[in-house]
Amino acid sequence: MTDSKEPARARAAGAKRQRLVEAAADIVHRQGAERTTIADIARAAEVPVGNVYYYFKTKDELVSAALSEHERHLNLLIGRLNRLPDPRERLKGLIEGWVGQRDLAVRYGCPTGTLAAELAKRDQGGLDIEAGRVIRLLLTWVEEQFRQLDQPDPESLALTLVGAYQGMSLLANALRDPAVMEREGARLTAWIDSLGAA
Amino acid sequence: MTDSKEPARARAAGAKRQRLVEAAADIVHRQGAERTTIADIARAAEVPVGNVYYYFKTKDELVSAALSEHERHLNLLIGRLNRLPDPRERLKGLIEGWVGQRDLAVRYGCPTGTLAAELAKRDQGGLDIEAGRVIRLLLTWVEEQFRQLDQPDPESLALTLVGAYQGMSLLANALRDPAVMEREGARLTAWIDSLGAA
Amino acid sequence: MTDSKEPARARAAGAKRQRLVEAAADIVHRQGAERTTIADIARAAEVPVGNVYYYFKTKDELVSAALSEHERHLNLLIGRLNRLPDPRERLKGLIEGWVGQRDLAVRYGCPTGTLAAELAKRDQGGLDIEAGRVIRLLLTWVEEQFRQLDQPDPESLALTLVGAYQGMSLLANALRDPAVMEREGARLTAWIDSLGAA
Amino acid sequence: MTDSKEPARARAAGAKRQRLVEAAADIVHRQGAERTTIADIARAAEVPVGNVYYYFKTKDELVSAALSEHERHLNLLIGRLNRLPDPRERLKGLIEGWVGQRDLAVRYGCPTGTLAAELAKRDQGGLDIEAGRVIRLLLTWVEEQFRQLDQPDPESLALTLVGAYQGMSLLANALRDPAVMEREGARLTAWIDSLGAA
DNA sequence: GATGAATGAGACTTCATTCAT
DNA sequence: AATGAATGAAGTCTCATTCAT
Repeated sequence: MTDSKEPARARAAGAKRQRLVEAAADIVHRQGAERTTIADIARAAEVPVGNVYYYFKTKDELVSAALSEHERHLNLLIGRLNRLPDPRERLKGLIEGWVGQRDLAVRYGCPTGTLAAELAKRDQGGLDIEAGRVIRLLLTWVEEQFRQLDQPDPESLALTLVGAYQGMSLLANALRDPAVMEREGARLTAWIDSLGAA
Repeated sequence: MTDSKEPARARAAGAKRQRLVEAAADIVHRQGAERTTIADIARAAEVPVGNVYYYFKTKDELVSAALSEHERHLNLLIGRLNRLPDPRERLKGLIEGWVGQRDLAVRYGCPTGTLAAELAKRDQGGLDIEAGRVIRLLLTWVEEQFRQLDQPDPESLALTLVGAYQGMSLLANALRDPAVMEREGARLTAWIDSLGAA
Repeated sequence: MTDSKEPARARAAGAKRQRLVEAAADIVHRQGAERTTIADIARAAEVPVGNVYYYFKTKDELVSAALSEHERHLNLLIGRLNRLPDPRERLKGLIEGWVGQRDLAVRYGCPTGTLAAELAKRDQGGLDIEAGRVIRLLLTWVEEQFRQLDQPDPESLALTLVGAYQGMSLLANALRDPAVMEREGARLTAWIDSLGAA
Repeated sequence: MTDSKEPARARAAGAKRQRLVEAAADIVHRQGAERTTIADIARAAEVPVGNVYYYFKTKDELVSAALSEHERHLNLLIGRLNRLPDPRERLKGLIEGWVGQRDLAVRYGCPTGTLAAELAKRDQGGLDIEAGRVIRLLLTWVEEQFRQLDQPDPESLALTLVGAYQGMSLLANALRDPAVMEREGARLTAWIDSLGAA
């Protein structure tokens, strides 16, 4: 909903910036940061190339913004899951979400995971650390759910669950096979269900 | 061991080619395919840039050769593991090998996994399929071990084990934390040990 | 002192214009005209970039204004020196001023001289001629002092004195050595003192 | 003279590099380093733009090479002057050379002096220091001549002579007047002649 | 076969200037 | 008058690939 109090310009500007961020998040996911050119992103956002630099001083800043966009999505997802009353349901909801995105994973892998892997191969810039931070955000939330389920060593369990997600995304992507997501998703769901049964 | 029957020329040429392949495998692992230049590889292999094209018509062919080099390493590893008499020991040896490489994983991730993820973001060239093939090779071997252990659904178990490896490598890499490899490695070993106990 | 008769708008506008001119003179001296961007000047003057063009149609006009600002400073200096009763003292005061500015000269050279040298390398625009005019202003005044000292060929003497100033500024700047200014300044002072001894 | 023992390629390559250096020295003198583009130099040297980077990794390296080219010219000049038997004649020969170049000075100033002034306005890169070194080379040689003339404080005299040259070049350039070079040149020659007459 | 050099397309980035409000 | 945003032409630099010897 556009607030008519702010000038049309500011609205357009904010919208344009957001368009750029969304285009960056999407295209970087699909092509990788290295293969993505500023022109690719500008074209998708329908912004003249030169104008991109009004919003982002360097390509790396755009990649960083794309990362933040993924972080924002993750926070939205966590927010939705937090409305579920039971931590077990929350974890199962998370897994369900992963499986629901299987077609995207098959084609391009996990947005954050593949970007983290790509950025880790750089020596400079610190973008790799930003990527690590986003992944840690997920780990921390998952750990908290295991803790609420009174599980021992919730940190390790979080590592296992998130690791399984990254692994299944990578395999589904490498093998071009959505069934990987379904089978592993089902296994993880059953695992969560089995917890604390003893 | 050099076979004195082939002319010195060919021997030297073969050695040069092999140097290039090894350099490519190593540098592509560390920098990613996109960030690696032909000049990087040529320099590391101590081969003049122009000469690279005598052995590889395109950069993609070099990347493909790097992938084959990883495949060769994998086959060597499998060959060593196959000497172990027990499939359970073979799987545990595989996991042990993963954990033993944790420092490399922390810095650059799994050579094949990260390369597969990078190549999957391309539309053309078919290199992504080659990467999938290498990963499938590992999956197939692991599956065979589970089958020899009389486990039900060995294919899914292979997916779980290899997926866990890819996931823990990615997390260790993204978090820059070798402990991830150790904890997950220990868990996987315990899991393998627990199999068939019933 | 602000004249309350002109509307606040105009006063503010005039102040803004003056801020721009001063910032331009300063930054162009320190960075050179070519390396100085409109944004640099706008930022230093605390004026929005877009607004600069309300006062100056082109960047060259701003450079021209910077040149005029140096001319204004020169005229102020000449005005102060003219209050001295003796032409010999006036010339010595001029030299003293040069030496007093030695730290600035060491870092950035003579504001007018370096700008003249930079502008002379352009083919179009005529800014080089404006720079020549400012330098000629100084030459003319110095010539007049020599004339009042009854020196033969005052024009040549002016050339020698001002040339010595430009030369010592350039050398001090290139060698990053303020002592150059001191030694040459002392020599020039002694020279002026020696004049007309005959 | 081309040595037929080196391969034609190497000869051509060396020649091309030298063409680039000469073009850079010339164009940078005429346009200034900032206004000179790699394309300008490439065009003048008849070299494709991309190829320039085979010889010089950055534009700054080309500017540095231009500076070295001026240094080489200076060394050649010094070499010629050193064949003169008398230090007084050597200094007068130097001045004569300056005046002989007056048309170039009028249009573009002293190659080394204007470049030094331009480079001193940078904060990074160290090119300013290289420029200072070239100027110091001249100063040192001039100082040595004064020393051989048994003059007191030869260092200051060198500063005075070289400073006068830089000053007269700048004024001739700014005023677009070759007469400046002639008059100051004549004065300096007379000064050298008068030395030690006492 | 071998190799230093050449080529050209294209990437990122800067910036004077203009525009819309 | 004022101003954040827009524009597009350049400029520097990289690099896969090809060429000439």
